Amino acid sequence: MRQAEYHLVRALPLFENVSEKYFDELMGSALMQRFPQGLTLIREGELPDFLHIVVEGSVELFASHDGHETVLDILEPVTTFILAAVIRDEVYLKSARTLTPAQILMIPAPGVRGVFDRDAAFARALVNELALRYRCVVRSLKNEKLRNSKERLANWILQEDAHQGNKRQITLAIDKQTLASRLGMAPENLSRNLAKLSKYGVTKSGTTLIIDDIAALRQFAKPNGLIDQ
Amino acid sequence: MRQAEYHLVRALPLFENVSEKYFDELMGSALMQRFPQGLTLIREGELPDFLHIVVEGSVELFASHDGHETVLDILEPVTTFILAAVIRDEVYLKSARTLTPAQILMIPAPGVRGVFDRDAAFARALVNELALRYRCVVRSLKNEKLRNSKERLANWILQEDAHQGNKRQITLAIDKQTLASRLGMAPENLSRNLAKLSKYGVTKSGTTLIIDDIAALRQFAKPNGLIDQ
DNA sequence: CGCAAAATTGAACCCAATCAATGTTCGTGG
DNA sequence: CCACGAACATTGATTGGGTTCAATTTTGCG
Repeated sequence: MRQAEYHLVRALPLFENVSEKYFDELMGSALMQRFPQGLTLIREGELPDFLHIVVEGSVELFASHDGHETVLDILEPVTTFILAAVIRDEVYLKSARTLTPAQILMIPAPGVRGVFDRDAAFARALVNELALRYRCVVRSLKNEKLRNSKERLANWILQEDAHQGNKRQITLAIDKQTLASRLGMAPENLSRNLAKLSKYGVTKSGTTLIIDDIAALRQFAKPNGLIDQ
Repeated sequence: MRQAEYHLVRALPLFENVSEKYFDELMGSALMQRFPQGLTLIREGELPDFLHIVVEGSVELFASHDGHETVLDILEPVTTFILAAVIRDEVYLKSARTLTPAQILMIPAPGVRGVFDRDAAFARALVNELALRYRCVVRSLKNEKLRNSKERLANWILQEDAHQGNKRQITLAIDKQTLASRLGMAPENLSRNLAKLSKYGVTKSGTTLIIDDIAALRQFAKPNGLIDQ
């Protein structure tokens, strides 16, 4: 692992207060790897070998059942995933694949459990991390169950605009298929919903979205601090 | 708190390895309280005062937005809830109300965070508990997104039968409205779905359900270890 | 027995998925 | 630089699952 990446990982809340000794123990057996887009990293039902951390790119968590597949979460750097499975040494409940070319740090699962047993600071950091991840799932569950697809899109636009600096002009970094799955709708529905949002001053020109009347959009979207973040 | 309850709580995985000193510190300021059915215990958006533990009865976690309400989870003894909010000292993302008369142990939140900071055994137990709760949410999210309401009912029947001792005869302990919300459907839909399941050998007589052809029901339900318990 | 609450049944409607067809964009090779 | 093809995006039509509203039936309890 290069110096820059080492410091990036060291600065994560998860490792911030871990002693040098244990951190080096974890990193000593860790692998930093690059993966191409669309590669399945883990499969539900398998036992965890590594704790994964998205360092670059984005990763999609999904699950399948009876011929159907659903996206459960999309992760951006820097985020751990399948932490719960690693801690409990139980099978993955979700699969993961790269949405873009990605760089992933992989820490062997037995090492994580070992340091967790010996280093109290790491145990505390894990609690915080798990609590955070838990709350993220709850938020997306609420988003999914309490809003229809048009509302989810409207709120995503508001959030993305804030994220891109309130320029009222959003550049779509990902293709629409991916955006559709992130928002929990079919690509066809994303098109339709975007068209419908023109009623609230959202226009599209190529790969950018323009918000003409943010007040109207807000009024329709009804953003909620207990769902969005 | 009575002796019996003290031992019940002491035996929880969450407290198993906590030192006597810290356990007594937690319990010293804890309250064991009985609540009537239908009482709202906590409201989303408020800051956590207590860590709650369902000791008896059942509790429903739900959330509201824009005039709509959705059930996110139903808890049976013995389960902690809103642990993540307590740990992070952030507002509740869910509300909770009793579904039956219930007995709840309430441990002041600052105490939980205090012992968490000082007792490594408690920190480790918290990690396990959070990981477990996290996995439960993931399971119910998958159940919700990958199955339709008829399939959810069929699987619930299978699980409930196993839970009641494979007698192929299920006694409905809760009223159908509550069951409907637990299964994520309107009461009307529960009726309709039950009627449709007669095709697979499920008949109802008053407050009990009879499974005539469990093979057929299983074939329809497609139980899945990565969704169901 | 009679009432109120719960459960069932029916009808209309809404949201979203699917299938199908058309239009657009973009990269490649001629 | 243009032409072509493939992937992506849009639009239309259809279907199905599920909610809602309304009416009726059943249940349970005083």
